[in-house]
Amino acid sequence: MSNTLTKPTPKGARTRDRILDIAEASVLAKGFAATSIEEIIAEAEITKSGFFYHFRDKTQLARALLQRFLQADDVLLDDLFARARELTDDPLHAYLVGFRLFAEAMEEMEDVHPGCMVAAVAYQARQFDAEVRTLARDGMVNWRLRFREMLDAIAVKYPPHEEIDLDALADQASVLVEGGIVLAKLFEDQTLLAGQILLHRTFVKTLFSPR
Amino acid sequence: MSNTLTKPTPKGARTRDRILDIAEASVLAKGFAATSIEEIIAEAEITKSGFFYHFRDKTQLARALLQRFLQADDVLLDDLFARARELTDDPLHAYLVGFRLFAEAMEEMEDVHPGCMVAAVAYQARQFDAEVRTLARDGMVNWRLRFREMLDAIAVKYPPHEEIDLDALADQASVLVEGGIVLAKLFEDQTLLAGQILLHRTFVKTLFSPR
DNA sequence: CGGAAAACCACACCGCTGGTGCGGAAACCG
DNA sequence: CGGTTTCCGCACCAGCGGTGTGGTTTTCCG
Repeated sequence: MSNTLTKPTPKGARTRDRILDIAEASVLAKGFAATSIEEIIAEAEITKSGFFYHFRDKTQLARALLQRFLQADDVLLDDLFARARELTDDPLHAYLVGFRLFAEAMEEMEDVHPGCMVAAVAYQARQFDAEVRTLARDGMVNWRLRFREMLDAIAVKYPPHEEIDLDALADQASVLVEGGIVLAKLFEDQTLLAGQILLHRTFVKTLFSPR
Repeated sequence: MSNTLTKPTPKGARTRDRILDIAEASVLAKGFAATSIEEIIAEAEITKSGFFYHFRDKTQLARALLQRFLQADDVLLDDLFARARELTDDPLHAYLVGFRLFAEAMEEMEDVHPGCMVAAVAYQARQFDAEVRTLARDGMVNWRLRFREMLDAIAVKYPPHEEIDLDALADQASVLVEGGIVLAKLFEDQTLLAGQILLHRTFVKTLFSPR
């Protein structure tokens, strides 16, 4: 993952990323408060002053962590569903393909999913300021809108067999991911998250697919 | 909630419960590490010595918190599904009624759901010892078994219309609750969790209900 | 190549927190 | 009434998170 040969990134950004990598892993494993700066700088092999050069205080670290996480997730989903739409023009089919790709991506991760930063914020909300909490909320709103748009397009073409709240259904995707990660972490089960995603896929399929 | 008139419980157990109440709320809002003993005793209006009389150290507090939480959840679910089974002998119908009761119970909570202790452990796992982590895992295993048994009984009577992994479907209940709580906390939306539970209910209904 | 800016180090400092220890003193209960 | 339970008061400590100041090296760019 590290670019040892090519180094187009300025040096500062690289150590900054290293700090964020280490901090992210620690926050998702122990929580934000238990993530000590002392520990981060030890692992990153820098000094405390070096850390505070990149982040004014721990609050700024949290903000950067969340922003980076949200952006990476957006890129991932954009990519997956763009690939799905290349394969088909049908909204339902694209949705199903997209979630299959999503499940595969989750299953092919090297380790069990380390966790979602947004959930970490949700469960330690009072440790963060309003801006971080807003960022987390907006991130989830984006997910809802993303899936809601797809479902709207589907519902127009294929009327659902059951009366259904499309907002709730759109949220189900987020919910499954968040909850799936929780259980995957508890069980240390790599495949659980993918299974849950495929279950949502099956649900949408049976709901909209003509009989 | 407090029993001011009737006090069948010995005094010690009452303050112990008060400590646990305060600690639980704090852990679910700020995380375990950020929950300081100093803060707990201030809110409980006791001294540090009083706290350490009830709990040898912070680890024991975590253990007690989790045990109490798991037990309360078990009692709740036992009650809901016992009531459901009183109403009908049909396994599918009982399942659907049980989840409707569950959704109603979640919607009728005074505040938005404060959070699940198990998820808090999952997202701060490295802060806890092996015993606490095992407790959390076993709690989720119980949920899986509980729902799996019901689904088995349903599948025998009503063959599902789609090929489905019953373990994954059983886990979907836990996943929806955990993920639903995360989103409910983020959105401060009281109804979201109930909506997700009803969605699972609809899914099971369409899967098994004869056409 | 030179100088400015970026990136980082050394060190000193403070307050808070988890935790220990001991000597009590109420409150409860048989 | 006497013993147990349930706390309080207080003193103390080691460790860590977090901040600030000032200096040094490294990198970058014209």
